[in-house]
Amino acid sequence: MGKMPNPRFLRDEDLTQGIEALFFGYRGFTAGPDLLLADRGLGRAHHRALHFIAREPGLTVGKVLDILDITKQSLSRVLRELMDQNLVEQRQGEQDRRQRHLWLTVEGEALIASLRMVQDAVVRKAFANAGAEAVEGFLSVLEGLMSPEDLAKFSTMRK
Amino acid sequence: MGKMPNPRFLRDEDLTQGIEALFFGYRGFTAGPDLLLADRGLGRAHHRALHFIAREPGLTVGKVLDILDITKQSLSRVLRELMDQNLVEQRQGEQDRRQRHLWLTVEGEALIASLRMVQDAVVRKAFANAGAEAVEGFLSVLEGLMSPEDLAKFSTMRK
DNA sequence: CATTTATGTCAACAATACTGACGTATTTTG
DNA sequence: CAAAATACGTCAGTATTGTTGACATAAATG
Repeated sequence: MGKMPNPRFLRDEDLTQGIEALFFGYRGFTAGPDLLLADRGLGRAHHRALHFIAREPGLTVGKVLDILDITKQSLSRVLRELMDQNLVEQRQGEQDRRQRHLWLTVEGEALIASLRMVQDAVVRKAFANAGAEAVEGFLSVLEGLMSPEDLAKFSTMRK
Repeated sequence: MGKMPNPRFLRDEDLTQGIEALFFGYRGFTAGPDLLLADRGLGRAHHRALHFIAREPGLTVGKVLDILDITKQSLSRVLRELMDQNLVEQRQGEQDRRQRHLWLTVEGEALIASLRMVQDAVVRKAFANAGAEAVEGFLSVLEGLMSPEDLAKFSTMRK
């Protein structure tokens, strides 16, 4: 606490360290869920779709496309596989019947819950060890890394 | 400065926020280099190999395999492409002549320099806006996310 | 001399993305 | 109301990055 300001900030080594920390850290962050998903023949793309549908049930296909920023052909495959496995279901929009709203099934809820359990354990441990103030720093640096579009998505998502 | 400790730390929303921050942040972190690499028909895998060879010239193939944690078949393809493009060269080990030591060519140095320029700009901006203390937090959370093996690699890399 | 180590390569396969083209239902607009 | 735009789906082809398994070679080691 009360650390002195770094006399030489933003040196090349600092940036290198940040770059490598992200590489190794991101790998640790995805390793657990990847194992669980592999059991069901699913991958990280399915995880991402499940995550955002779980987070905002009733999301339309178009909104998921906007968040994930992939092509509709890619998402289509992912959603079809999730629906084939009875993890996600579609409902036609009531106001706009062209839209497909996405919901998790009971099975889908169960899968995302177990994925969250694994991932949360890693994140919670990292957060707890680093402390609340470090977490603030972690978030503010990541926000600075985001594109303006993604920052807007990230921000509006937490209302 | 002097922020009060968060009254409710490690709530589900905090973890969700951390998970999404990593997703969007990592995307912003890789977007710039990806564009540059695509011009030469290269991808993120090539970037990672170039990065670690640049960082520790003369690295053996085995060490790169250990760092990247991919199969030798995957790395082999990546290295062959880098050598075909005259970005990397191999030299037989002097002590142990089975080993291949990897070095960047002048062209390879030039490419990694321009990749670094793009990526550093993003990271530097994020670091500068967030401040030195936030960067400390960022790093300590990421360290907590790493597997013990990766944390060891990360730590020994900065001597 | 037998074994292990460091590396390379061939072949087959899988996950995740891409582009381009086309089709359909529905809604909006001039 | 007819034309255009929107939301979504699908077919076909391709690229990147990873995987496993099998086999080969040269060099170091016990």
